[in-house]
Amino acid sequence: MDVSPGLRERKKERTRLRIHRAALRLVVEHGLDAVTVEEIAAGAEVSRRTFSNYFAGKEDACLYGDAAHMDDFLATLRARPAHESAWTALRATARTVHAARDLSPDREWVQTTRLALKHPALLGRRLAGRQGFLRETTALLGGRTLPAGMHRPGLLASVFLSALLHGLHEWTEEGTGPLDEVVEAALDEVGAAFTDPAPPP
Amino acid sequence: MDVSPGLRERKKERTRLRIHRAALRLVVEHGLDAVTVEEIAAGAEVSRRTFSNYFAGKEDACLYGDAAHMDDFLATLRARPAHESAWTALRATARTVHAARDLSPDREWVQTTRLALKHPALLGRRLAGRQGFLRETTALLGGRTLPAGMHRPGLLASVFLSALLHGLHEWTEEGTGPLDEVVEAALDEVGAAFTDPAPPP
DNA sequence: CGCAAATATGCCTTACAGGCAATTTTTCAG
DNA sequence: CTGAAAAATTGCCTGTAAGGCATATTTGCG
Repeated sequence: MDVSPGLRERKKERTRLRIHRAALRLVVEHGLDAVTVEEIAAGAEVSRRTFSNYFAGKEDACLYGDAAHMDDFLATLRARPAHESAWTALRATARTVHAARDLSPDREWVQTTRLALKHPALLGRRLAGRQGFLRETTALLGGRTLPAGMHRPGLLASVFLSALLHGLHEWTEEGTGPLDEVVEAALDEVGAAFTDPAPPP
Repeated sequence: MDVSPGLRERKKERTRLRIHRAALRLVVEHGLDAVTVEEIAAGAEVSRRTFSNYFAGKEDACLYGDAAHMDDFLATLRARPAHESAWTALRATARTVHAARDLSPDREWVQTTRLALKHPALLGRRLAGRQGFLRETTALLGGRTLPAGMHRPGLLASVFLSALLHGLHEWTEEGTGPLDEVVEAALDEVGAAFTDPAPPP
């Protein structure tokens, strides 16, 4: 018997994922407003009431994958060598997570993003969720060196995140080339101003 | 009789404001979840149904002031001289709007921010609303020169906005010194990296 | 096996968004 | 000034949602 995450926990997680997938599938197909919570519950083969035990609403159910994505990011960032500067660590983390994700069936991230850009309700939840992520990230930046002239780790995290999201959105809307490249380009464009040694004179 | 914005429109606007104020007052006092739409409507002396004619929910009612704030910003930005660089124009607009607002009874902006940081539902709506703002801002940046190495006006707008919000949040949470100064400091900290490519005179 | 804890489900109440139609208010032309 | 058109307010109503509470079911463990 697995005791690592607890056998019970694993079943819970599987259920959560089933609900999430059902939600995503139905909403992608019919639109957010044309799908009821009952339908999602049915699609996941749980009762309406059980749905509410797992998620506060269909929006949260749809965006669960995004939360996992952010957790990945935080775990990876936590593992970066302590001597790296703040920006370098963030940058490297993004690269690592993207590389790992783009191979796996993570077309989902794009799906979710497209949905979020289409449905304000989703976008809102998504962005609200990133606030907590921002806090965590800021905390993990403690002790790392900041770019010249920077004193606020939270500000750096904030700028980093907004660049990341800009890349994601730009690609989702215009679909030019591979996703990675657009995101990386956006990060580099901002990063040029934040490289560690000193910004170009 | 005023015909400037139309007499009818002005009454509508007054009603909208009354609802907004009632919502804000009640939510600040009792918390978002402890206030029903009916109570807000009663507080504004309109019917429950009329509330729905003006706002899609209590969150929107609370955040109406924020929308006005963003409109102010856009109007001011639109009026900046065309020869200014993108960052300079943004920076100047922020200064102007803050100066104009801080004298007026705009304690409300802070109230709203505090509320938003307390209630995820509010934060979400607020952030979703800023997405449209971002688009407009990006459009207004067209034709202006960007910092060296920058090609994406939308990226610049995004970074600018995130710095602005970071300042606002930092101040709201830690309350160190005057609001203006914290926001300006955050903007300057990022701006140092984005000063115009123009050679010094 | 058999009990205790965690989980799933059903029922129920409150709340909310928005369609529709009737009613009142505002505007404007004659 | 007056009456009709336009717009706004309101009430009624329906479908949907969130979550408390109690019960049944499943799971973990001695």
